[in-house]
Amino acid sequence: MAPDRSPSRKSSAASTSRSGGSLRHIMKKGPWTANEDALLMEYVRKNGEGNWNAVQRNSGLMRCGKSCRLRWSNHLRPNLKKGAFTQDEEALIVNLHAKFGNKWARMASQLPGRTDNEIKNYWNTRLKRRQRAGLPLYPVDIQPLNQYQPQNLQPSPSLVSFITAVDGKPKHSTPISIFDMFNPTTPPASTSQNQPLPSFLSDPSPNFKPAHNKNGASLPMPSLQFNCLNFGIANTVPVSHASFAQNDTGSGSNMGLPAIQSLVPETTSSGSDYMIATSSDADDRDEGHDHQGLSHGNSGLLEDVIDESQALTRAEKPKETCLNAEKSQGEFLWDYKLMEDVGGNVGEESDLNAILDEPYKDSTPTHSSIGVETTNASSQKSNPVEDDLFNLLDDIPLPVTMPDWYDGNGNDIDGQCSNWIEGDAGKENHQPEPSYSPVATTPEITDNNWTDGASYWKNLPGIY
DNA sequence: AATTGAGCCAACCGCGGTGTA
DNA sequence: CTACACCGCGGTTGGCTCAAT
Repeated sequence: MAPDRSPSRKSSAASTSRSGGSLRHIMKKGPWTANEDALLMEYVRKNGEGNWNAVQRNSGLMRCGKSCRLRWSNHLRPNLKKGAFTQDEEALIVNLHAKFGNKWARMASQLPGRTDNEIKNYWNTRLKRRQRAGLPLYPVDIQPLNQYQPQNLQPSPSLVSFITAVDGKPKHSTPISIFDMFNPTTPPASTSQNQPLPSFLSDPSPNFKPAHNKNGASLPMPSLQFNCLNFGIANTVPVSHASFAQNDTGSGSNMGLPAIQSLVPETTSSGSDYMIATSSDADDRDEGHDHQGLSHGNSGLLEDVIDESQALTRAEKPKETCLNAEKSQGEFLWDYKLMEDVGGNVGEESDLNAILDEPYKDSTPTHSSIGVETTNASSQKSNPVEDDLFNLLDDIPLPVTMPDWYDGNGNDIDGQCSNWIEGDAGKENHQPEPSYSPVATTPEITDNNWTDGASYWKNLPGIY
């Protein structure tokens, strides 16, 4: 930290709070002085973190709450790790970015002592450097799971698999051309994996609503068959409900993630009226609330759970499920490679767990404030990860009617694990911690074999 | 010695979610 | 139910340092 490197930062040295209200004072901006740091530290020491706007009121600091929070979290809070990233940390950042994209807070939660700002800065400089060098963002052995690389506009393998049936063949006639469905002048085109990315992938307003005719019935929606990598499922979704986080292909600095929106039948009469259930919008923001616990209602949190569930599950069943589909295309998903890279032996649970658990073990309360035990008794079972994760997935409510590919045994027709996440599951998590209750399942789910487990949220591996 | 550009870093801004009166 | 305040995240900006030219 080099405070006071310049007398004033940015354009102004002071401003008023945006929210006005109780903060009508002129707020100082720019670099923090040692005196301000001392004031803030003293305040936090006495009053604890939070209620940042009260800092200004009670401490005499002429800083807005936001500024205080930022200063504290990025520079003053204990257990902060200073200095350059270690090689391990760098590798982890790459892997996490491949998995999460620009979810700095989420990444930071996996890197004890590091802040999202640090990681973001590191990544951005690394990104620039690699782009300038014409290098891919990720090492060749790491394929981003949720994004395409911006160096070119060709779909990344993961994107291809994302929009391609799990058996390597599109299950619908126009799985890519349907991206242009919103341009009525664009006729359906034949599928080509080399086709440039659909325009809406870079559309900053990617949320679409189903078209309706005069009678209110949904117009026919082309379906997007995609290999839902996040959830380890293949599913068929009307393309209008599959949205993608904004991708800034121009700068390449915005490594947007495809975000999955599932469908929740809003009415059952027509079977065609849906509402957007989850999760891209919430995902853009909510992952940061991971730090704060389940009570925040966090679709991103569930996504985290699913992410980790899938990763762990695949660690257990690397030769089954989703992986086959990817390998059938001659592709290895990055997380599979990660398992290989880290453990050297795909399927060795201990190695993967070492990767996945390590951050939890080291997590400071800031990083694990969710309150879920980071070690769970079930982990001592003979096959704990698989059991817990499948049980978790079993317990996810599925108000959606089961798609036709679902064979009723928790597998889709390709044998993939099938867990369709719906919006409310992502929005809930309001159960009081730490006693997370099992999520109610719908009768049709209960009728299936999805609920033969009794694993609850609390049985999950540690969630930061 | 001066200039330039990359790298690094700190901080601000806007936005959206959440809590509460 | 609504408005407001608070909070946190991701994006962005801009200053400083340092090495190369």
